[in-house]
Amino acid sequence: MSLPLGALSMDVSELLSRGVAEVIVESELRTRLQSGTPLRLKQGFDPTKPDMHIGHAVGLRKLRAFQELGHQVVLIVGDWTAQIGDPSGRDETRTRLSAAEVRANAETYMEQFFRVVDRQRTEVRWQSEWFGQFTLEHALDLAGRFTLAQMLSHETFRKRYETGAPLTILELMYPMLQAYDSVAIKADVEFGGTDQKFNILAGRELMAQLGMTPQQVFLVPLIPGTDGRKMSKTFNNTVDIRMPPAEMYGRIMSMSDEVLPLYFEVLTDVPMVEVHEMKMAMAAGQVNPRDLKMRLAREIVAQFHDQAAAAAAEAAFVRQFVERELPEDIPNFAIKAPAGIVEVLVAAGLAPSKSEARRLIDGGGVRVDGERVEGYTLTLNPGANVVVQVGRRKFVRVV
RNA sequence: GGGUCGGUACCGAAGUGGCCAAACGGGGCGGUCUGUAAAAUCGCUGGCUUACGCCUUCGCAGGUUCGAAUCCUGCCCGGCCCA
Repeated sequence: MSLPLGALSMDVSELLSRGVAEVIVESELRTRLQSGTPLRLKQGFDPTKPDMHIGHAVGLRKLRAFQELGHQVVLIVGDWTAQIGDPSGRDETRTRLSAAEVRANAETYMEQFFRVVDRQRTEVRWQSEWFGQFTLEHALDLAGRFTLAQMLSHETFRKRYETGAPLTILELMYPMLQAYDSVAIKADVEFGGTDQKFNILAGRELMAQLGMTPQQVFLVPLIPGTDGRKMSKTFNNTVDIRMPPAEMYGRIMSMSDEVLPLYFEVLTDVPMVEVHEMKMAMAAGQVNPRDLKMRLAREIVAQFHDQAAAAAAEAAFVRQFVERELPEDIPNFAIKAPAGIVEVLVAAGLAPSKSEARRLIDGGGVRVDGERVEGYTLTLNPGANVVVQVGRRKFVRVV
């Protein structure tokens, strides 16, 4: 019994196109996939900032898909490159980390990584296995294989150089080390976000120089955050893999309508035909984007938690934001003596300072049992059992 | 090593002796609206004070002055040019 050829090639097509930014060289990778030999898929990470968001999951889902076709993931812990910090897309030099921090971060990272990727089909390698043995001679040899012009063809480096921002030689070493990793583990394909193109290509370059078959480059798109800008911790527009279900659900609901179809494409298995239908329906105003967003939120929460958690998160969302009722879990805040509303807001963590608390009251953002608070004179008594609310999302029950 | 330019609040960026808690933009937060924690729109955005007001902040440390983010000296950090 043989597989229908049509179905198989469809699979590969989708594998190489859906949620993919660029494959270099696509025809070669296609051939190697069809050869039936298991490929070594390199994915590196620097244990610097271990919090992963769903943007990272786009690539992890791809790794998983390859694994399901029988390929082997090689996860590289960049314990050396972490000391430099990836300069890609960076305007400034990063601060360096201690060995202990690196170890702890690596743990945290892997805990998240293996929520998507199959641990059984993953080989974990630390850079120190090879860089720990490196001598100055090796380092000089490596440095001698790349030119300054090559490095400055990288937009990040060039921009920093041209605008006069600081740029250290150490940072120029980063792509070289990453390239050498590919040599060390004999990578067939290296995965990364589009911001990794330069670094991964450096690996191709180096492998070719050393007479090896150059690795294929598999780039996944960097997805926009909930506000449409680049997803990044600094913009606070991420949906983190470790977020509890309700928060994850809420963050997805808060995203801009325009990014919906893309999220469906890269983060769910909803058939592409359906995704296109959604796009059309939205453009034609035939569907409330909110409903699509709810479906997306359910799909994603279920992926990182489970169906039940997703359903519960949805129910809580509907209750709080659609029906505008109080959320179910309102933390209690006990006071021992009568206290003014301003003090309570600060003590309960609803406002960072008394000045801010007063501003919130002035702006009409503070409610006690649903009644808007006017002025700063309101006093709450112990055992009052009232709900103090700031904005639509922060609640505390004062007891 | 020499010359020169620069370091301002969460970020970017004005301000170059008093009118500066410091323009403007972004972000954040809040209000309104809304079928969404979308969009739109309005407001707020150092701390303490019911309030008058007071206190701390413009790389760091001193100094000049009635008064300094603004002037002077030293130091630290970065860019560029020259070597």
